[in-house]
Amino acid sequence: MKTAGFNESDFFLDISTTQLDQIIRQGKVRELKSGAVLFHQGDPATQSFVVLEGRLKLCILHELGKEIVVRYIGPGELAAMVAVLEGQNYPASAEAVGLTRVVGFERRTMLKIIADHPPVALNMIRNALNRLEEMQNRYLEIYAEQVEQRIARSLLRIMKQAGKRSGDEILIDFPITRQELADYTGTTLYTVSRTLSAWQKKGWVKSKRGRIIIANPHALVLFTENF
Amino acid sequence: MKTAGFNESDFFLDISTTQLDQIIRQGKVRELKSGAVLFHQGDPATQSFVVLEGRLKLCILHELGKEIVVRYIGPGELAAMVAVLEGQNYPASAEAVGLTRVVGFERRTMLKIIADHPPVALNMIRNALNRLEEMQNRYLEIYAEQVEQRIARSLLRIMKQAGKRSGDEILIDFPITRQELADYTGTTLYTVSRTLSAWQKKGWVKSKRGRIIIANPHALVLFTENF
DNA sequence: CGACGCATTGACAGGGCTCAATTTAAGTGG
DNA sequence: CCACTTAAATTGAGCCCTGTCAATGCGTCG
Repeated sequence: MKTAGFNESDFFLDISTTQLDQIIRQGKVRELKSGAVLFHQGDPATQSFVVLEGRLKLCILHELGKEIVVRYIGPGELAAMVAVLEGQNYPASAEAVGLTRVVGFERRTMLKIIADHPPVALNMIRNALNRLEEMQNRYLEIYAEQVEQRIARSLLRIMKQAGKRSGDEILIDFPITRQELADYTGTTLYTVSRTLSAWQKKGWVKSKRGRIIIANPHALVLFTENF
Repeated sequence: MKTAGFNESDFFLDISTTQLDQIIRQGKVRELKSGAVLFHQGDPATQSFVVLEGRLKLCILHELGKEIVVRYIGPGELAAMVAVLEGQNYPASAEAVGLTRVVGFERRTMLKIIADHPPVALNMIRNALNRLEEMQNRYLEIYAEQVEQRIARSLLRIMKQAGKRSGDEILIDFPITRQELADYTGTTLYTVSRTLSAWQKKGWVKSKRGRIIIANPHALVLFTENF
């Protein structure tokens, strides 16, 4: 495992490779099959997790039915920061998207890591603040913008987190259904379907079942800014 | 200034009164008139602030017009945590609601405070996570619930942050207009007005210009859960 | 008292959710 | 390899919530 490729919300930012090995050795590595649930919303938060490979989907539920996807957590990112605090519950559920490897750390291990590695606490604050800012923006968007604009933004956001270039096109490299994109955007699968169909006709996206390719990212960006 | 009355998102949690004095002396106290803007969204974040008296309103703007109220910051709470991180901008604007006194801390002062007082870093993480969770829930609500339900929730949330009992009734003890409540809820001032009128007829609330009294909190709670 | 900002109320239209019916694609097992 | 099953996606029709716009009323302050 390398530090290369991690992004600004990385748990291991400013941590050397050897320190990193030390840290990981303090936790317990687990492998999850696609769809496996790592923890449930509302359960007492005992462990934090860092994703090594694959991807976690964080969701929260509303009484009866509706759910939203809060975020996808990729390699190097931390899930369930709450576990460092005593007596809290997980505010969201985490489910593996595709085969996923994670390291789990107990609360006291996390506290020890924070104490041993000063940058880690700052990383956690930075990370929490980034997510807070992102949620605030999504909140503003869901209020101020039309659905189609928000779907475009969602696609771009997911693309940034999990996009894979191939030529001019960008493939979202994990299976994502209309329903999930709807849950992430705050709309219904019907509207997402209609919208993607329209964009497909314009040549902006291509989609097979469960796979989405963004054929013209530029057009999408323009669409979010403009009109 | 006393520690009493502060809540769980308090910056000074687990800090003794004498330590607290030491900390405050490291910052610069400022007094703001009602409506004064402490910092603007997008400006480079140089200082964090703790509210001593009064209240700050945190807003973010969408291109042209629409704005949302992210949160009200009361005594003992921290605003602009981002300032501890290098090279970030304020993600929101802060405006004083009523006469407000704050202490401002430069980045390096904040870093020193964190280093000198270990609980502070954890408090900041706790605080950021609480706000993140709150935003996530608001995001879910704006998607899943009808406006009236959300208005009820907003009132209850604001009541929790700034409510003042008098008998069975609860007064929100700072001036809040229909427009602001709408910005906080993610709706329009018209809908808020209509809704409050209806509730006034039912005896759930009383409202004078700029003041809101919740006459029957219980009914509102039932309304948010049930319906 | 005049003027300005806040609040109320009505009429109207439209975005997008809901529901129902099909079509398409992907597995599965014989 | 094909029939069968099941999940995902598409598409159409209708309607309701709530945002928009306009007109009016009311409180407060200079």
